[in-house]
Amino acid sequence: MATPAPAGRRTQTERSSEMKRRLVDAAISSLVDNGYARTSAVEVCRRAGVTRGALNHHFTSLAALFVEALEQVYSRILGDTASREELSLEQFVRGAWQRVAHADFKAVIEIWLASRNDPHVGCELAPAIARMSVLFDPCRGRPGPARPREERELAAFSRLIQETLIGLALGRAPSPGGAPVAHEREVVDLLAAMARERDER
Amino acid sequence: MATPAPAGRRTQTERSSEMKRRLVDAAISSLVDNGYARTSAVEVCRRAGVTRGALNHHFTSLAALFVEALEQVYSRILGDTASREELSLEQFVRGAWQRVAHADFKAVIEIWLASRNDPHVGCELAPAIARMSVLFDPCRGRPGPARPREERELAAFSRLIQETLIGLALGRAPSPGGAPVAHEREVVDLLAAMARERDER
DNA sequence: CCAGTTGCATACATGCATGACTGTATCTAA
DNA sequence: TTAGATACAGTCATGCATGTATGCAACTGG
Repeated sequence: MATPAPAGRRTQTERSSEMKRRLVDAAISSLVDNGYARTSAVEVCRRAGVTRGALNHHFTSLAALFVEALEQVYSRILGDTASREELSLEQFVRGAWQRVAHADFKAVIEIWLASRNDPHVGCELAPAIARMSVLFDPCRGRPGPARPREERELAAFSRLIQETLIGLALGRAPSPGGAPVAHEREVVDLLAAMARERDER
Repeated sequence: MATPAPAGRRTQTERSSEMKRRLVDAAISSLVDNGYARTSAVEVCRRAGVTRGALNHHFTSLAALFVEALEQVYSRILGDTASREELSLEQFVRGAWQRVAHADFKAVIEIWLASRNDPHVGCELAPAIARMSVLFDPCRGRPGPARPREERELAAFSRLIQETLIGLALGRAPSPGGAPVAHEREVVDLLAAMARERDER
């Protein structure tokens, strides 16, 4: 804690955190490129340029690494857009689409999908996956409507937005980084138009 | 071809077709119960009550079995609803939701998702997967609108319906056979209401 | 400077899925 | 009835992913 690492010599803490960072980054990129099924421990370590000993030392299992990878992805995605508050439903649609269209969002999708069928993995990852909902929360920084009837209708519409965007995200998952294609724009525009109608009421 | 199989003795064609049927059924049920990743050749054969020799004899690969399984699922799902023509957009929404909520639809989803990340499997299954779109074709038995502007808007709305239903289907995939839950009904009702608005225009 | 801890690489043992092959029972056609 | 084709069972060899154990190198506190 005293010596400031004289050129070539690094603190244990530095070595640890950088290795963890490399492993997390490798996990995310493999999830995005290869999907969950082809993201093995060896593949992650190959991308990180280390051996499985490193991963084994820092994480008790692949699932533990995925948990940190998810948190990292959340902060990356939210970091891009979370600063400005979304006041209207339309802005929420646009914002949520931006988050969903983010390249790294495929990592979330992959883990989510995989966890549904593997109860063991799903159990371990459930809390981290549940935090996915923060990407779809229409009430961030916005007070809810007063009357309960409107609230129910709003909830249904929010659900609809969420399901639609997830559908779009799946369609775009094969090429995560790509620019929005025509039909994606059309659907998002239509959804945004519907949101605007509700905003104006 | 002459002897009518005297009790206990079956023709080769009968043996073949029944074995194939058993394997296809086993594949579908494993896809629905276990998902793609845990649907191995041994698992399918275990469910079918045969050895891998049988599968190996009738299908060149697991992918070939999946192709037949997909066709079977399509006909099962369409068989339930294809008889009556959908004339309105609202009816299409209801019909498509019925198809998507079908328990066996999870088999389609699983294979579709798996094929996105595995180019090898995806290549082999691509034609069979592409036929999934017949479940989402709003124009079955219905002539398209005349004016191009409406047509584009209709296309976008159809896309939106499709993406939304896929999103819902994913959410329901963990328990494929279950009755529709509350939020599913709400979203579908909302979608149907939107469709009705367009129908009345 | 040096014990002791931490970080990481390497090697080994194991389990599971697959492809290919072989053997045997069942059916078909002449 | 019988030769040959078809249907299926069973075995072997292989590849890949994982968990565990061991050993060396880097860092730490005294």
